[in-house]
Amino acid sequence: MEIQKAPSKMYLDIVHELRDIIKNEGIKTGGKLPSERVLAERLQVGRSTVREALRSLELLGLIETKRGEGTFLADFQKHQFVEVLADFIMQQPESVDDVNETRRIHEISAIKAISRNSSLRTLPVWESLLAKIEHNGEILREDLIREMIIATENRLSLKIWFLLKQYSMVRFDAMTHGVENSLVKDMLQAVRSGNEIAALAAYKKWIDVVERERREKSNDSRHF
Amino acid sequence: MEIQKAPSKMYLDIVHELRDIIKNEGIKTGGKLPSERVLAERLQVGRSTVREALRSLELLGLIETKRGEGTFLADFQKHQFVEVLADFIMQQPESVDDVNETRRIHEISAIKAISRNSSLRTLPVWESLLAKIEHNGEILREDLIREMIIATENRLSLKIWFLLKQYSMVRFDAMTHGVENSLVKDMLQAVRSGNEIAALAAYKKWIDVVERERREKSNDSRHF
DNA sequence: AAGACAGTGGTGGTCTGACCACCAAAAAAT
DNA sequence: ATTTTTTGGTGGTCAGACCACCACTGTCTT
Repeated sequence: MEIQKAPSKMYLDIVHELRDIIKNEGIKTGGKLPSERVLAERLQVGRSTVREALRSLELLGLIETKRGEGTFLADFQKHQFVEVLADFIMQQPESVDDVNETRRIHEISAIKAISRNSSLRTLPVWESLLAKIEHNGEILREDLIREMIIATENRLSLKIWFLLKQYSMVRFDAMTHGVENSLVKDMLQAVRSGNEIAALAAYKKWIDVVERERREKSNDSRHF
Repeated sequence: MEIQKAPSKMYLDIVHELRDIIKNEGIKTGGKLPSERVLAERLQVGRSTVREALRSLELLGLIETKRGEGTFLADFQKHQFVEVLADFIMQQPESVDDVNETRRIHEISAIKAISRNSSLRTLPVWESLLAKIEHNGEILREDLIREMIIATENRLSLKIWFLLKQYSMVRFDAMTHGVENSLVKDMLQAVRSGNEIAALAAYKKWIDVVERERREKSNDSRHF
């Protein structure tokens, strides 16, 4: 028997002990953690307590569990916690504008970063994107933006942007349409030549077009 | 009996259902959630499953539990997860740069938004901040930035920034120090007069100072 | 009547043991 | 050698029990 007392948040202690275990055993990213039953035995607590700690860490994106296999140290770059936060934060409908605005913050930042950095703006990916426009005639808005944020190599920013984008898509299923070639080309060219001002101007025009379309669409079929 | 199947991450579904409950019942900050046993009955799952979801949300700082009383919607302050994250991420130092970079994206965006908007840059709060600098002689970096992001009225950006800020604070406990008056004043004045370029320049100088201090600090006491 | 006290019901915290679904590797059958 | 079956281990879930704690209530003392 011997039910453990709970002076304060036992599962939090487990979290810390897990950190120590990971550290001492030298478990690397993708490595396997001891099983829940082993941990319970080793830390002298019930399996459910161990699980509460593990689930918390999983929601934070620090570990990954696979049924039938085990628990693994996750690639920290996943930042899964952002999703849950977003879920809770976005309960208020008035925050839709905030979502779009925040998404643009990240988009603009990427455009600026690339325009200013000569090694970024000469990346071959821009050439191939331009070529694709010439061939197919159109390109998806988010594909282009995504490539840009990827180029900045800020994976957290990319993650946040991706989530905000998804949320926008659910709210109003626009955004997946193609865009005017001229605007895209203007922007890409400006970015490539390091003309930050022109790139941002083209971006703003682009946004305006999207916004106008969205408004018209929501007028056509207003569900509210 | 009738043990539930687990197509995928049952406790994650609970997290979502909890969000709906909070939404539909109109539970406000500090409000009380249904008890674990009631939730289990209502959602037709075991109590332990409910608890796994609750513990996850607690680590994220979204709810607060008091033994003998109940579970409450937290007033977003605790955010215990930040320390846990920092603890774990020490081993993957490259993601720290992403966090700092992303935080700056939001800070710069706020500075620009305020500089460009005449009704924002003439807010009385800037006057009182300047006055406070004259009196006390110093001001906390994050207080100023926070006021700026608040002024933009983008609550999502504020939320994200707040989280990233805490994250940085745990990682290297600098950042809470006061800053040079001249730089702060330069920036505030530039913002007030709508001089975006100057404001950003002052901001950049500021960042450089902080960065240099941080580097020196980590050189003084290198634990590695 | 006012305050101190013990009881009571509800809540979170934990443990146990059981069963299910799943997976990978070993063992058996072909 | 290849395919199939078995088996052991793993996470996922459940039910019921007990503990520690807290707010409330009704009683008892003064």
